[in-house]
Amino acid sequence: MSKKEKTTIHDIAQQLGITASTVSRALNNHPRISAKTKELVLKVAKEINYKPNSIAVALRNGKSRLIGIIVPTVNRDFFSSVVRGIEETANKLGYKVIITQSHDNYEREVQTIHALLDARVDGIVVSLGKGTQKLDHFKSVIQKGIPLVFFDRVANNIPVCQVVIDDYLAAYQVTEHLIEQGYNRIAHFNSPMNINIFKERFRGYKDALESYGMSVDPALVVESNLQLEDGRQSARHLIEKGIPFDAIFSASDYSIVGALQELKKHGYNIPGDVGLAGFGNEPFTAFTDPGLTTVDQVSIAMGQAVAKLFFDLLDKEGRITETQKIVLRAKPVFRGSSQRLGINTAAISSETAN
Amino acid sequence: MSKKEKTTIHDIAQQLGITASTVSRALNNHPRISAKTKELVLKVAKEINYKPNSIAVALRNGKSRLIGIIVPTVNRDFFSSVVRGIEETANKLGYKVIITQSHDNYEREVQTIHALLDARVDGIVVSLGKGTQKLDHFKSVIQKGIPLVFFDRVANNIPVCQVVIDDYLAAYQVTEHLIEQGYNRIAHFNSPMNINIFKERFRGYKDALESYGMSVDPALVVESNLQLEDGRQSARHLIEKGIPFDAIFSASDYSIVGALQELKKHGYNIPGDVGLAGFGNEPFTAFTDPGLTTVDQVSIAMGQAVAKLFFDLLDKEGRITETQKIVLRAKPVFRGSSQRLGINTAAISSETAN
DNA sequence: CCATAAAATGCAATCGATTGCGCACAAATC
DNA sequence: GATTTGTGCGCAATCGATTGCATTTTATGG
Repeated sequence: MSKKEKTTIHDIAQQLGITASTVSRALNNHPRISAKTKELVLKVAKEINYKPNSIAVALRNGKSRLIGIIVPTVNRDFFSSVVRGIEETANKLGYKVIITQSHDNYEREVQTIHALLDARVDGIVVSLGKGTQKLDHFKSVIQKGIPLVFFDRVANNIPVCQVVIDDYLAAYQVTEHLIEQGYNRIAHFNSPMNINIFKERFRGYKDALESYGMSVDPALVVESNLQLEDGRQSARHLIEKGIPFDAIFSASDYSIVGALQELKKHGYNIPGDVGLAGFGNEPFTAFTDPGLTTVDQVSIAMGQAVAKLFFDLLDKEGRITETQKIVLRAKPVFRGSSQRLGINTAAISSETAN
Repeated sequence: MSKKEKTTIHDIAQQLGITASTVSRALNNHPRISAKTKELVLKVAKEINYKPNSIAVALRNGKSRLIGIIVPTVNRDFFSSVVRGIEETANKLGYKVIITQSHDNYEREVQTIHALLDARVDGIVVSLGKGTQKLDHFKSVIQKGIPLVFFDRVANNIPVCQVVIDDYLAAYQVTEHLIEQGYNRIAHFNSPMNINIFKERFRGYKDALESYGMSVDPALVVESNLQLEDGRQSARHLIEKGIPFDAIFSASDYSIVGALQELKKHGYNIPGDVGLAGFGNEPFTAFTDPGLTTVDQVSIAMGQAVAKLFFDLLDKEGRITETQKIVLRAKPVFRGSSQRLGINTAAISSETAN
């Protein structure tokens, strides 16, 4: 089968008895082509269903209109939502989005960068893998003058544009909210990873406490990988060690839901005995009982911001002299797990269905 | 700066005083090139950090090593998981994955198909949008001999390879499970949409009932768009109309969680008074209270199956004479919402964290 | 009616890699 | 020593579109 009915500008040219050059110019609305010819070309093009070969255009122009995205994994609500935002914007501008996953693996991240470079993408958008310390692979991207944007998990020791949320502020607000609800032994679940977002969330927690005359009790700061099971364990740890606490602010929704399960199992009343707050506004946080207070990372807006910043860079064609940093305001979402006073009622629901 | 340090085979050729043809052949391990020359070429290639320009290769060979995916939306766990599976397999084989979203919009789906065709992808993977009835846009893909694979939301009136789960069997099993738990007024939430998956799920429900000597009571079949709010409304509908029911099997997790919330609000005991089961194994179903019985759509396996099938097709180079249909076994996940007898304990937990 | 500017189009190179064909030289065969 | 077979590599076309630089055609003016 496969009727190679590839129609090219030469087909159009032949049918009109003109040259491919003229056809090309006509299609690109070149001023030096007569209106009559343009009309004819357009007409024939439509007739034979001509579609420009983007590969040929890419080769000739040195621009593929492809943009590469690297995320740790695509099947995580936050990342896929950002990807969604980027894709929608890119799509409008005639760009295609190639997605790849690093799986939080440094080697794979490096490989992927090169694979994208080989594919001649016009630019790259990245959220760093957890294991990434060295950044040489990005330096080579920058040297080549290829637009590069980091989001969420970024590195600061490299001059690159980035989009993040205000993790500090959000953490501060949530902690403050817990304090206002009368909790005063607020534990914090965090990651030992040397990643900006976790450091900022801790800082927000710390500053909020101090603003209210409290201070961080090291015994209340529990480090783990912040997965679901880690949350269970961390909660158990606090209980078993007999460390008094009446609230937990976790840097991740996964570990806070683990804690919720564990605490309920031990007969704690949420939010009566213990208030809980997570981070991320993962869809499931709306459906636990009680609903989990958390922070919405405005993922789709982030995707749009990333795309906007990215295309701004693209316009500058490598003449990048400054590195922009866009900080989006994250939205605290207060749900039942932290509200024992009945104040501050705000609701956010998540949708979409099968 | 953008130092146009594009190294090409010509650079290698020049440095060795040979031709680009020879370099090309050497790099491709052509038998007619001497071992010595190959060595030299490889050496110089490494030295000047030569990377083949995949755009040029694509133009010359007529193969882009790009594969296009169209899903309704990428930020849905099921779809992003399938994408994940596809990307991983594609990546191993040196293919890149372009993702696009139809947003369940027919026009957009058509546009996207053309956009992908314009981008010269080597093949396309699709899960149909809800609004799609006409399939002409796919026929043109098939005519061009471009590999096409449908997954999950498929159409049967077109000869195309597809990967689906056994919706019928899974629905049958879940319904049977509810019956075994002693429920005998089992409602069904479904979609009026003319989509294969919903028809199959209904059929499984119906046949299970009949196998146990019951029959479908039209009053218990509630149609809606199956979103969260629809689930609430449907539950309210049953309650307010005074239609007796003691279980609900929903074709979507979103509407069953809505029903769960509504029922709890009305004081029903789950699973004591009413048993609940959904479909999809969305991450949140593990975290509701009680956990929701549902069906795991084995999304990552589906992605891998899609990729495998896809690359099989690719090998056949358009000489596609048969259309394969791969049916994966979905996995019922029995959780608290449907287990009042304490039997049949199976657990599945979901992971990943920020 | 011719010169000349202006408008419209053609020629040919280019982007980077691949490949059929052919040429030169070496080894093998008779 | 002449012919055949083979080896190693170069030439040039090709993929499809773009573009600087002619060249042709048309319009304008004298």
